[in-house]
Amino acid sequence: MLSNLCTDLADGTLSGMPAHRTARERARAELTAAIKDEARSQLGKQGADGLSLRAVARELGMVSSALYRYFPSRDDLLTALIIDAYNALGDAVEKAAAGHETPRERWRAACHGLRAWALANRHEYSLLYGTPIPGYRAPLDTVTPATRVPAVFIGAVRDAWRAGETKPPFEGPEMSPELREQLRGIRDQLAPDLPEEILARAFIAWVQLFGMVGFELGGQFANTVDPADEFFTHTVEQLTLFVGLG
Amino acid sequence: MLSNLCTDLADGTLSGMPAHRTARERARAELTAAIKDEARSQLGKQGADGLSLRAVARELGMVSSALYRYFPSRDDLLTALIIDAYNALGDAVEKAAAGHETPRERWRAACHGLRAWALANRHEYSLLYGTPIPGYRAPLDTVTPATRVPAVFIGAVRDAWRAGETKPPFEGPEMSPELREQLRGIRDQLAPDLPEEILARAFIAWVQLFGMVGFELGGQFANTVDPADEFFTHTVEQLTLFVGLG
DNA sequence: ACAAATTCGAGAGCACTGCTCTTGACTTGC
DNA sequence: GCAAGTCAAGAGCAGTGCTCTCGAATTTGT
Repeated sequence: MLSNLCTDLADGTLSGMPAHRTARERARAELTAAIKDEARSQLGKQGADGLSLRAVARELGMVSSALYRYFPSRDDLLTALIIDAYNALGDAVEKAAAGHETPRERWRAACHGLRAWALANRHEYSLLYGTPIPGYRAPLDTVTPATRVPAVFIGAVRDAWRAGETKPPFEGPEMSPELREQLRGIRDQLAPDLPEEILARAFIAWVQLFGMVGFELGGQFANTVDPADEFFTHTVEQLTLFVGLG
Repeated sequence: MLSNLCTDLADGTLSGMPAHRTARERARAELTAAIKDEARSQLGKQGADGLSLRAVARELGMVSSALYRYFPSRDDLLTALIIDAYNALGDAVEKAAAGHETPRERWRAACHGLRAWALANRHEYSLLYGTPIPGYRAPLDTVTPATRVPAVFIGAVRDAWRAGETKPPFEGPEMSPELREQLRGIRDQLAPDLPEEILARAFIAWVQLFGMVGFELGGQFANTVDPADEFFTHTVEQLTLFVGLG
């Protein structure tokens, strides 16, 4: 029933208050966390649009209208869950990548870490990368935590490039000037010295990764390469080569 | 209001009845098509779970309960729409591929045709390849039309292989025996002479394609390679090389 | 310490959803 | 022409997100 020690900061003002000063604030923080926990639990069972405010309130023994004092709308609850999910996935991928010496190993580990987290938390993953919920518009608060995951992948490629270990196995097609321009815009922020060719390959690998996980979660591999463990591993190896980390 | 001349066969018995014999059957077929049209229209505006039987009935000037005489449940309506969408996408991809001489050109055209259809019918596309609707289980009627699209892609690769034009640009990693076994199962049905290595590459390209389209539809390219036309074209060229069609 | 201001839970209620059942009118086949 | 089958309509059930009001509890200002 009660857990989740690190989600207090998602509510109230963003000033770093020392602790819960009054009993009211303490109760509010606990209830906010309890609501999110219960919502996360329901999310894991039925998916995003199975999430019912009334059911959450019912399970918590309160009346549905009382819940609106903590989350102004269903979308706000979803936003809180999305931010938590981005951070949880970011933790998982960072943790999977950490401890590996070479960029290549970190890249590999990040791929497998992403898939493992997605399979273990499929509904939360769908919340992040699945079909967008109609009418829901992600607020800006989500973009920062959303950046953590790509940062791990692009970081591995960047480190490999700086170490002079990045050699794509074949020369790709020419890139249009427009595409080069787009890629330069990204590159200047994340890895200023990376060539556009490598960045484009990393981007393709990045998309491939999410295509794989999405297909597996959506059951599109049924009757083909399901279970997909072997195929996923093979694909990761191909991508590692393709990017030039092999 | 009224259109869609080729959807009559989705309702009633599957025997090929010569025409609409009685006035009743004629009216029923027309109303069934009108319901699907209106539902498709609502689907295009609000997405899958924005589809409301009551709203469809309201728009058609009938009462909601009357609609259940044509579709026993909301899921049955969705199933009909899914089958139509699979066929529409199959038509689009087949039409895009047709008329091109070489397998390579057909492959390319199929990729661009798929994306074009997805962008023009994004909610229908999400219905097919997006996050699965919770509680909805696709019946077996959907698997046959779902096969048409992959058939075009695998067919292009198969033809290229038979013509001796398939040369992957680099040697990939070893495949596990389990993966080989899975791939053999698919290969024997679709392209009995295709090597596992090529089939695996085609599968990867296939997944990549849906990853690309899914990312673009989900807005995941925002602030990076959006608009994604150039990046998509470049990715298709890379995939064409990767599979060995270059 | 007491009053004012704020916050909170509970309840009623609105408009909406998918779906079921019954009723009465209509069309079909014999 | 009449029984059988088919249909649209309506009422109703259980559920949803959300709004509003009303006392009670708590925090805050003096």
